[in-house]
Formats: sequence, C-alpha cells, structure tokens
Amino acid sequence: MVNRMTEKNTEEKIVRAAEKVFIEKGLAGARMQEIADEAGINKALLHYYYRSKEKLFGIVFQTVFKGFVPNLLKLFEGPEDFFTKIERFVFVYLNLLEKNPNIPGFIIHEIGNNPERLVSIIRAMDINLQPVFDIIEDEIEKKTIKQIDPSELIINILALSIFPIVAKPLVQTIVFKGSEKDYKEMLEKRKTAIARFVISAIKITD
Amino acid sequence: MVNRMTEKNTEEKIVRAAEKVFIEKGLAGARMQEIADEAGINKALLHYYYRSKEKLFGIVFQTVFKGFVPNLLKLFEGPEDFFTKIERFVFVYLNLLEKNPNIPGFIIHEIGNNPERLVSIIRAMDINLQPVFDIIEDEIEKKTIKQIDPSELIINILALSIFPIVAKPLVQTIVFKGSEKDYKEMLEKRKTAIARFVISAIKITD
DNA sequence: GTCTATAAGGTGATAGAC
DNA sequence: GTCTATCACCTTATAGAC
Repeated sequence: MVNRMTEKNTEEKIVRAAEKVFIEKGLAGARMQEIADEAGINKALLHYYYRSKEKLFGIVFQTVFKGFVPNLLKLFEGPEDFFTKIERFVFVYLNLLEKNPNIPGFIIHEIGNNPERLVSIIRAMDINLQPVFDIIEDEIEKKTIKQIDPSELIINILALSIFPIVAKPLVQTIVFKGSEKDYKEMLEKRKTAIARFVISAIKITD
Repeated sequence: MVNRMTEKNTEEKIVRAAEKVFIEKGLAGARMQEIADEAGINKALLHYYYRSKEKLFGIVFQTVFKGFVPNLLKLFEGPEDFFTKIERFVFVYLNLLEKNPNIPGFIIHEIGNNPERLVSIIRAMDINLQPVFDIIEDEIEKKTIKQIDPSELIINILALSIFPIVAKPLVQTIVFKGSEKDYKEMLEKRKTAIARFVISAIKITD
C-alpha cells in the first residue's frame, strides 16, 4: 500500500489523462505530448504502456462508450407505469449528460471516422433494445399510448435528450443569444419537460 | 469566356475542394495536400489564394453555415395554419439534411473548438428568432396549442429533425442493428412523422 | 498564376541509460 | 518503470523559377 487513495498507478493516470484530452480534442486533434503532460509523466511512457496513439484511443473510446449506454436500458425494467419510466429515464439521463456534456459529441464524432470500431464494441456489450420495443408494443396494445413505431419513440426520446447537449454552442448562441444562464435554465427545465412533451404526444386521453 | 460552364476558376475550385475535405475530416483531420489533390491543383496555390489553412477553413465554415440557416426562418412566415408551417418546415429541412447529411455534425463539432467564430458570423447574418417566438405565443393565446415555452418548442423540433442525422452511425447500429435500409426508411418516414409527433404533443383538442 | 523544391517546425514512435 | 535524446516522417508554409 505505497500509494495513497488519491494517487493512481501510471496506467490509470494515463487513461484518465487520455480520456480528457481525446474527449476535448478528438483523435486527430489530440497530441500525445498533451496527454503525457496531463498525466504528469513522460511521453515515452505512453508508448511503453500503450503501443500507439491509435491503440490508446481505442481503449479510451471503449471505456467512455461502455460507461454511457449500458445501465440506461435497465431504467425501462420494473413494474412501474410506462409514463413513470419515461420520466425516470429522461431525468436520470439528463443528469448524467449534464455532468459529462462533451461525451455524446465525442462519441458521435469519432464513430463517423470509424464505424467498425463501434460495431465490435456493441457486439461485445450485447446491447439489445428488444425488451424496450416489447414494452412499447404492449402499451400500444393496452391502448394506453397511441399507435407509434417503437423505434420512432426511442429515437425521439434520445433526440430530445441528447441534442441540446451536443449542440450546446449552437443552441446557446442562436436561441439564447449567448446567455449561459438561459441555456442552463433550459437544460434544468428539460429534465421534466421532455417527458411531459413526449407523454403529451403519445398518451391516449379519451 | 475561356472556361466552359462546367469549369470553375481556381478560387472556386479550391473552396469546393476544401468544403468537401473539411466537412469529411474536420479542421484537425484535414490535410492541405488532400484539398489540393481534390481541387486538381498544387499545394502552393492554396497558400497563394488563401494564406493559411486556418483562413481557408474560416471561409469554408462561414459559407457552409450561411447556406444552412437563413432560409429556414422564412418557412414560418406566411398566412398558413401553424400546424401546416411545422409540417412544411420539417419536410423541407429533412430533405435538405438528407442531401447534406454531414454538415450538421461538421458545424456542431467545429463550433465546439471555436465558439467565437460562430458568434461573429451570426452577428453578421443578423439571425433573429423573435418572429417565430411571436407566432408561437400567438397560437398559445389563441388556444390552438398548449402552454409551452417557445424556445422549448423550437429546440424540440430541431432536435427531432437533426439528431437522427448527426447520430446516424449510433442510431443505425444500435436501433437498426446496422441496417442501412431500415435507417433510410426511418428517415423517410420522419419527414411526416416528426410533425405528427410534435402536433400531437401541443395541439389542444377539446 | 502555377509550378517544383525546400525550409521550419511539429508529431508519433523508438533506443538506450538509469 | 521511467527518463532523456533522437529518429523518421509528416505538415504547413514559403522561395523562386517559369
């Protein structure tokens, strides 16, 4: 027990530093020197632990992606009301995004340069939306919600949640004339407003 | 009149080539050599016409951005029904995005690295959402739509329209298990489905 | 205006001492 | 394991001939 709790071994320090720099600058924009500085170590050590920039990036991408998708599907499990599940999902997800606002943009941008990477990661993670599809179709059958393609509903919820975060500079500048305060207020309101909007769109009220 | 119609002068050829490469690779990922090759000219000529990579990028970004925002606001003018305006906006916008699927991601990603650039461009373009805000507030007053923050409604429409395009690899891989056909079908359906969803969420039906 | 050649500096990666 | 020094290559940018 040489290290104190707050200290980390070199491998971990490197990955943390790489996460920060890659997320901020992207694969092409990141510099190995900057990652080394951020980790407080020498550049040569990066190559000692992780052979190349590409390899280090692959590990970082996988780590970041895994931390951001898996537990979300569980939010749709359980015996609660379907509308409650939507409310809970949006609330939890937006709080997660609020703490890591640059991650969705990072993932979306870097997938574009190398879609195969994502495919293999997803295969390994065994992600499956089918249970959520089934729940939605059940609700349609029970006539609690209107007829809608389950994939459409899922995409809509994700779009309403993620877009204001990834497009922050655009939204903040154009819609709120640059006001950080207004932007943040909007984000806070959306934690409940998105579910309200979605439910209002699909609920049957006759 | 030395050039035929299909040919372009060198400046234009450069900007076209730069647009293509910058949109595809981003500022950091683009190479001046690749732009020169794409334009069918020598690398030195790029610097002859546009002093630096940064300067060339600035011109390209401004061109691309201007071509993508301005005429959209006009879609909300006119005497038509408010719901018709939403339907028209989404339909026109999605057709535009379908033809240039990489542009939203390009804009969003590159703004992140340099928000000041956007601010000055927008200032120069004199974009103003106020008329659209006013229209929405009118509708609320007329009780044709439910109480909603106008900025929330605008953000929702943009989110539902843009997200599936910028996050194509993510959506296609996770929701449609990689199927290009299913993805394209979804996009085609959304040209009408988004407006239907939005209208269903805000319309007052009593 | 357009080219070839080359400068000047950056970048990923390795060698070798400790 | 960690460092310094350095290689080999790439990239932007410029000089100078035509």
